[in-house]
Amino acid sequence: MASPRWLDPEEQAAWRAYLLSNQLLDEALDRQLQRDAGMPHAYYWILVALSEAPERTLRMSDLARRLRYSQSRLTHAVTSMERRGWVTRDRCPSDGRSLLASLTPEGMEILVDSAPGHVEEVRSRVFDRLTPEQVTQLKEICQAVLDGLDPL
Amino acid sequence: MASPRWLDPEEQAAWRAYLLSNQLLDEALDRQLQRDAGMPHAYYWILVALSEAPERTLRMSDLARRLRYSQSRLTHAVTSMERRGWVTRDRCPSDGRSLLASLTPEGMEILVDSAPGHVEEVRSRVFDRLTPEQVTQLKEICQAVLDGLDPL
DNA sequence: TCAATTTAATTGAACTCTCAACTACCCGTA
DNA sequence: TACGGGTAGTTGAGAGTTCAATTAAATTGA
Repeated sequence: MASPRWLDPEEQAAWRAYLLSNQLLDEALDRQLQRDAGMPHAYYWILVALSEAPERTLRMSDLARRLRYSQSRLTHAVTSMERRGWVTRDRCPSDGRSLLASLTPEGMEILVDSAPGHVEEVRSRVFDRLTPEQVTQLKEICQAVLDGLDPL
Repeated sequence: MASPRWLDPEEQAAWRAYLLSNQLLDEALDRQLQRDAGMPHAYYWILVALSEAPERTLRMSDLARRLRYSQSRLTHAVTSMERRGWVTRDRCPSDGRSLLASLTPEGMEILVDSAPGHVEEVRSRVFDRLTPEQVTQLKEICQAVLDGLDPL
């Protein structure tokens, strides 16, 4: 077994800063959404994805693919969102295996109501603290990581 | 209520790339550690923090502060790690409220065994895909975010 | 045609984390 | 001494996620 390629000091510093800022940022975002809209961050993006789809409707598996959520995770989440009246699930006419998840007016309303506060949180926590150059750098860094991580 | 300061297209792109790369990266790291060492990512950092402390021992509350974990989260995690024999908890002689968490030889061994594989995962997923300039940019971006997020 | 495979989705158990409630101990002060 | 406030830590319930197993429908190919 080859000797491990340890991180050099600069990489260490970057990695620890990354892990810590992520942890705190995720917690902050989750807390804000939980407090103001009673939902976890993952549900917010399900609402966003459905709101952007034609007819505000997507097959469960397409929704899972877009958000890169496991089917199981999505099923559990949508089950909970359906109980709240934000989403409905109906059999797909053209494929008996599929279910079509649709955003209800109530779900759309929740999204419209919560989006401004959530965006403000993201802005104040992240983008207000970065220069335009840093925003572009961040995008490029994340895309570079994604290239090795996201097989479509 | 003022009109929301929405994200511009470049910020949107950066934000979606960030969220996606994070999600996939976290999942990849958790899966790797779960598969190879049977522990979640959070436990790995508890082992690291203890291994770096004098006597490989820290008060629970100091450990929580360092890792920025809630006390409850830490208690639950350490309870599980204690059951596995990786950590012990003993009353602090100088303060009857405190508990001292110590890394056992078994815990140290798990860390030593799992670190190379984990670092290799981090390297291949992240640092192998970034230029040295990007590593520095990432560090600075995360520190800027941390400045607004991390009291202390 | 029909068995085998693949795809869509759900289910339930196990696990981690959050949040609120609680116990226990320390310390300052009257 | 004893009260009160603050600190350290645990507990248990509830919620979300993962993983493996399961059901059901579509597709493939001999």
